Amino acid sequence: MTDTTTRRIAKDALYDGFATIGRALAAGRRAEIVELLAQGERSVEQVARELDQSVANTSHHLRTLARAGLVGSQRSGTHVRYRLASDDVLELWAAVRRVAAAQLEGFDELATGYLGARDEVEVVDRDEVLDRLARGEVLLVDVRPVAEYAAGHLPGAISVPPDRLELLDDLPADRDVVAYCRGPYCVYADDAVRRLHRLGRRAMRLEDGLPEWRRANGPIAVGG
Amino acid sequence: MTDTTTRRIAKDALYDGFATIGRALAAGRRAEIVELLAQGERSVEQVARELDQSVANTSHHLRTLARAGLVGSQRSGTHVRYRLASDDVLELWAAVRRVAAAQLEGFDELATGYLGARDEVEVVDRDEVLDRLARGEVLLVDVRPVAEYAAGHLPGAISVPPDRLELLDDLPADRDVVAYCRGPYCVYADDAVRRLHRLGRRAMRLEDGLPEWRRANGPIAVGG
DNA sequence: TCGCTGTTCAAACCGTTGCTTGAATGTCGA
DNA sequence: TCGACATTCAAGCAACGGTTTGAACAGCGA
Repeated sequence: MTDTTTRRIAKDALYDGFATIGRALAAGRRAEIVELLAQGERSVEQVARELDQSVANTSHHLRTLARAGLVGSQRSGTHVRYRLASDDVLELWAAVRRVAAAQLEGFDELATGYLGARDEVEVVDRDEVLDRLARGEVLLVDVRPVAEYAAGHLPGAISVPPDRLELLDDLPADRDVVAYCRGPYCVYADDAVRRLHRLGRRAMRLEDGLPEWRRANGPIAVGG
Repeated sequence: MTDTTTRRIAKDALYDGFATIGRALAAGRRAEIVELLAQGERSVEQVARELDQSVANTSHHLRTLARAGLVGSQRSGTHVRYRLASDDVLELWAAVRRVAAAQLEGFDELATGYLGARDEVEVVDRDEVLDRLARGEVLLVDVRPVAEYAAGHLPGAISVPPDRLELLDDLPADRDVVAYCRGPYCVYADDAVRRLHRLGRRAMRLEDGLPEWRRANGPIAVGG
């Protein structure tokens, strides 16, 4: 065998290695898992419930992700807690989302199908929110399950869990509302903003979710 | 059908969309194509030759990448020139490499298999090279095919194509040598550094390749 | 128009993978 | 030690995807 063919084989093997990272993200259910674990660690059963998948299948997917090095796990008593392996994975996932949003044919239809028409939902970015918060112009609303709120939220944010959106109706009416949730493709904040609009209030969503906020070293408050 | 199931379906569809980006990178040959196109545009035939693949198969892969929005194409006479769709794709690819290098089990063996033992090859980063260049301490060597050198290279770099490494033997001996090529997983620079070592010279490789350098807004010279 | 070249298409083969089902493993509390 | 519960394993099916082969389809130059 010539030297160039052995190099060829080694090169193919190396790039097959890179490809296992791609393959790990090549299934929709696994993509959902990554997005979910970006929120914090979960047990297999928690993941399965949130994805509407069988526990066996979920475990299988988690193993695939673990083999590719994207997630790690840790036994804690009878449960096994899974989490993203590192912040690199978070950035990889953000890069995937960015490319999909910018380049993927038909992506807008998919996003609208899940999130609803988004042109009616005003978006504000990190800096603007910090700015207007400091001036006391806005009310921050965290639209995620209480457990996630407790694990960390934006300072001053009020918890309005997605299954209790009626709490929005009693919010003090003196300020505009900025809602945020898990990330740019999380429905909760959109639902909240639309409900507030129907009440005749001014409301918008934060561009980022909590993981992006944390990743950008935004201030975080913990607890109840 | 209940409202939550329609949402479930729409969510799955959205994440299947994200997954098509992952699927595009889920084959080793396509990963090689992305890395190659990061160097600049190529025709199908050029890509096929560099990958040692049939033209038909290469065309097939390029179509897959195009469907996912990662590459674009443009007819120019009898050729079709393919290129990466945007800088987002470059960053996505960089994120994949980073995760693989940091997290993927067995990656080091794969890398060593292709590139050889790397602990003997000293690495310098962008800032240090700029620094030492400014002080006239180093000789820069561009170890890529002449066409790529002509399309853009680091200012002051001498072209030493990978198939003419013997040119290294006549380099002025008054300075250390820094070699670079296509990227962190490109063999050319390593080959050059090893050859210089055998000549008893001090040599190292630049951490980045030209695409990363350009992406970081490093200075570029054209022609020559 | 014809032939040449670069590119794409279509079909077929075969290995891989996502999901389901049912059983096995492992850990904790009684 | 036993039973309950969370997780993993194994087998099987249907669908998908990478590669090969051979043919079809442009543009271009004569």
